[in-house]
Amino acid sequence: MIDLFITYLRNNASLTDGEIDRVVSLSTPRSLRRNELLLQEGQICRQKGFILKGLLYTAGSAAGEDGEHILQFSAEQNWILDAESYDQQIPSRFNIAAVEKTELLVWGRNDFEGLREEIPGLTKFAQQLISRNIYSSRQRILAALSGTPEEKYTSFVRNNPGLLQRLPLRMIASYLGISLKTLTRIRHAQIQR
Amino acid sequence: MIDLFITYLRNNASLTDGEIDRVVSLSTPRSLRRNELLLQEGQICRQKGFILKGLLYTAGSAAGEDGEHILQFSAEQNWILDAESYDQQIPSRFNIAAVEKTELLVWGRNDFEGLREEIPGLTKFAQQLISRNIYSSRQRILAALSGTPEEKYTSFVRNNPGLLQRLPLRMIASYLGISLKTLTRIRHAQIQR
DNA sequence: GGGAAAGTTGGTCATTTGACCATATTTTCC
DNA sequence: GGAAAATATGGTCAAATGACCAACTTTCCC
Repeated sequence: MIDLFITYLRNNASLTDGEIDRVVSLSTPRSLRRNELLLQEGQICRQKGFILKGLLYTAGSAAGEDGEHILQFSAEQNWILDAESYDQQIPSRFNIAAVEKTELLVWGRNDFEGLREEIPGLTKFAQQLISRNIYSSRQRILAALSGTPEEKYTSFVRNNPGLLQRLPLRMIASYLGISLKTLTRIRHAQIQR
Repeated sequence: MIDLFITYLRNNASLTDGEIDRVVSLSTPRSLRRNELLLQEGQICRQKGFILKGLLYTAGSAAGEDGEHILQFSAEQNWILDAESYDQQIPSRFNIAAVEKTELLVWGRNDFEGLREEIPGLTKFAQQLISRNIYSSRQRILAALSGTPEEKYTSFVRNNPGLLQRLPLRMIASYLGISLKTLTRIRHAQIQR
């Protein structure tokens, strides 16, 4: 299973095999059951994770709001953490939990930051990830602002192939910012065609 | 005017006066007229800016959409750039333009990256800014997903005191993802009370 | 100063959305 | 296996929203 991570690093980062070994050597496997929390609102994020298999979601609520919305889904071959809480070691405002049984590698913050000092290529790689992260956040904002619920849904399905089957519809509705009822209606209408 | 920047650095970054001088020495003043573009979609972002006075907005359109939406407003005492385009030197997907007459300091990318290598405290400071940026993006996503148009508007006014007077309503509507008509209605209803 | 453009408000109407409630179906877990 | 919970669909209705069009006001710029 850990090979998935090694392959990922080989393909995406510019690290030597020795450096990769070093990164792997400080990781700890962890597994989450369905609905199990990786990080709870109010806790401080003390570790960085990489998803080997499975699916997580990050959820939070707007200031003064009651309901939670899903901000992000993170599937295998992705890193997972609350950047704000991790970087500044302040309580997180978000929950991160497993949609389905999930296998992770995790690194304690000290270990990982040590690795970054030790391996410049890792810092550079992390930088790229942040840049992509910022970009996808912006796309997400645009998607939330633009279009009808139906357009949002079809665009979600198009951009996240395979995810539809793994998610309860209520989570998709939450992610899109529409009611479950509306989502049902949309799907019903699309089947007709 | 440049003192605004020096004061800002003194209060927010951990730099010596000498380092601050160094940063200032590589900056160039620039001024934008109302509606003038700082960065156009398709161009590569080659500089980093700091707003001394004025107000800018960043706008873009979702993939395959026709209309533009405003992603962000940036007022004085803030940095401005398209991080994705700047970091990777790829064409920007966004427009950045002035809402009103704006005074900036700008740094060419090479100059600024040179400063970052020269001054570790600057890199650390930049890192903090990114972390905050990620956080505010998430807040923005939540705000876009949660609540009625009226809640979005009142929360916008609350969180951005003073901005209301400086922005055309159609920009606020675009930022909130609602129609201008709806925004007018909300305002009308609130005056009644 | 004055003409043109930009910005704002208003009216009407068809459509969509969400709220609430009930019911059917699937999944979970003991 | 079977009860209980979670998930999905359906019906109805009132309310909110956006589209379209027109009028009015303010601002800009020559």
